[in-house]
Amino acid sequence: MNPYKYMKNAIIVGQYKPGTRLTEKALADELQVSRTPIREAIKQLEVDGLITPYKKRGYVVKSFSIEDIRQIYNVRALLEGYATGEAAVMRTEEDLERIAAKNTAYRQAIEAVDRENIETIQYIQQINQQFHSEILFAARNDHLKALIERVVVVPIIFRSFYWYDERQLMRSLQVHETILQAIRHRESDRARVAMQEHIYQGRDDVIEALQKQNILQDE
Amino acid sequence: MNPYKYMKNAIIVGQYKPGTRLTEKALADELQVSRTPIREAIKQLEVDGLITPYKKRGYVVKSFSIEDIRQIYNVRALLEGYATGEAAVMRTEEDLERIAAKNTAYRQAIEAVDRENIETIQYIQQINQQFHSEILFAARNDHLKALIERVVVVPIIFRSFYWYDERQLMRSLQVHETILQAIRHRESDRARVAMQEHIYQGRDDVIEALQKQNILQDE
DNA sequence: AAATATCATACGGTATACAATAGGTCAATA
DNA sequence: TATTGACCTATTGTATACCGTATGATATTT
Repeated sequence: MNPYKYMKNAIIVGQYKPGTRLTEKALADELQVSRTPIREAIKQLEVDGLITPYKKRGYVVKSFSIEDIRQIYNVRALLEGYATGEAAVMRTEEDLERIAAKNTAYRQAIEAVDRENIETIQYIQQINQQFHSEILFAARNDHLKALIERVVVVPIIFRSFYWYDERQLMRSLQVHETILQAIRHRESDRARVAMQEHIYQGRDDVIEALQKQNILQDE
Repeated sequence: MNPYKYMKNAIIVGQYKPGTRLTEKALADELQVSRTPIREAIKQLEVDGLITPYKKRGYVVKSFSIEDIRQIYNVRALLEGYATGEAAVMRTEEDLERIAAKNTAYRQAIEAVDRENIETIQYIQQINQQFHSEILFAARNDHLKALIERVVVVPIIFRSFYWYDERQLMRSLQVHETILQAIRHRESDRARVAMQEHIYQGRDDVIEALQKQNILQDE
C-alpha cells in the first residue's frame, strides 16, 4: 500500500486521530520508506483537506467541528442530489440493473444484521457506499463524480459514529427504494429530492451522535 | 514564485497548451530548481485536474472537450448558485456593502471599456471575479468555497475565449444588479437562480466561441 | 516485408546528504 | 521578575545520485 493510501486510511479509521501531529521523519520511520514518498502523500492529503500545516513544523490531522460537518453534508446533499437527478435522466437499462442489484443486496444486508457482530454493520455501510457509487456512475459526469468523491471523505470518517437502530435502518432502506423507483421512472426531480433527504438524515444522525458523545465527555 | 503557482499560471495563460508534454527534468531546467519541488507541484496539479499522467513517462496538460466544459460549468452553476442563495441569508451589512462596491466598479469598468485596449477587458474579468469572491465570502461556508475555487479553474482558463460584445456586457451587468438586489432583500431563491443564469450564460458564450473557432480550424 | 526479440535509454521512483530556518530554551540584563 | 537576545536543535526545503522499468528503436528471424 502506498503512503498516501495508507495515511488516508489511517485517518479514516481513526488510527491518526484529529489533532495528532505528523512529521515527515516519524512517518518515514513508521512506513519504512524515505521522506520523499511521505512528502508526496502529505501534499495530497493537504489538498484533500485532511491535514493542515502546523506552524511550519509538520502537520496535524484536521479536526472537524459540528458546524464543519453540517456544511460538508449540506454541500454533499446538493451535489449528490444533483447527480441523482442526472442519473434519472442519463441512466441506461444496465445502470438501472446495477443500482437495483445494490439495493437488493442492501435489503438482504439489513435483514441479516446482527448487532453483536460489528462486521454486519460495516457490511451495510459498504453496500450503501456502492449504491451511491452506481448512481454516481449513471450520472455520466466525471467532473461531478470527482468533486463528490472529495466531499465524501469526511462523511466516511464519521460513518462509524452512527449506529443505526432498527427504525433508522428501515427508513434508510425505504429511501433507497424511493430513489431507485424515481431513477427507474426517470423522475429526475423526485430522485434528487429523495437523495437529498437521505443525506440530510445521515447528517442529523451523525450530529446527534456527536452531541451525545460530547455531553458524555463533559461529565 | 513557487513551481506550483508558476506552472498553474502557465497553464491558465496558455503558455503550456493542452497536450503539451511535461517532464520533471525539462521543468526543473526551465524553472532552475531540482526535480524535488517540481514533483511536488506536479502532484498538486494532478489533483487539480490540470495535468494527467502520460503512459508512465511524464505528464501532459489536459485538454477539455466541449462536453467537459459543459459539465464543469453546470457543476459550477449548481455550487455557485447555492452559495449565492446562502449569501442572501447569511450576509451582514458589511458584506452587502462590499458586494455593492464591486458591482459599482463593474459598471464603471464596462462604461470605460475600450475594444482596442485588451487590458480594459481583462480588468472587467478581474472585477467580475472579485464580485463572485465577495459573494462566496458572504455565504460563510469554507468547504463550499474551497470546492468552488477548484471548479472555477477551468472556467478561468477559458475566460479569454469570450469577447463580450456590447449587448453581452450590458446583460451581464443587469444580472449582477439582479443578484445584488436579491442578496440585499434576502431573497435567497432569486439570488440563486440569477447566479445560475449568469453562469449558464457564460457557459454558452464560451461554447459558442469554441465552436466558431473549431470551424475556422477545419477550413 | 512483417513479426518478434533484444537492448539501450529516457524517465520516474527512492534514498540520502546537505542547507535553511523557525521555535524554543536559557542566560543575561534591566 | 520580566524582557530581551543569542544560540541550539528539530524539522522542513532542496539537490542529487542511484535504481528500476517501460518504451521505442534496432536487429534478427521467418
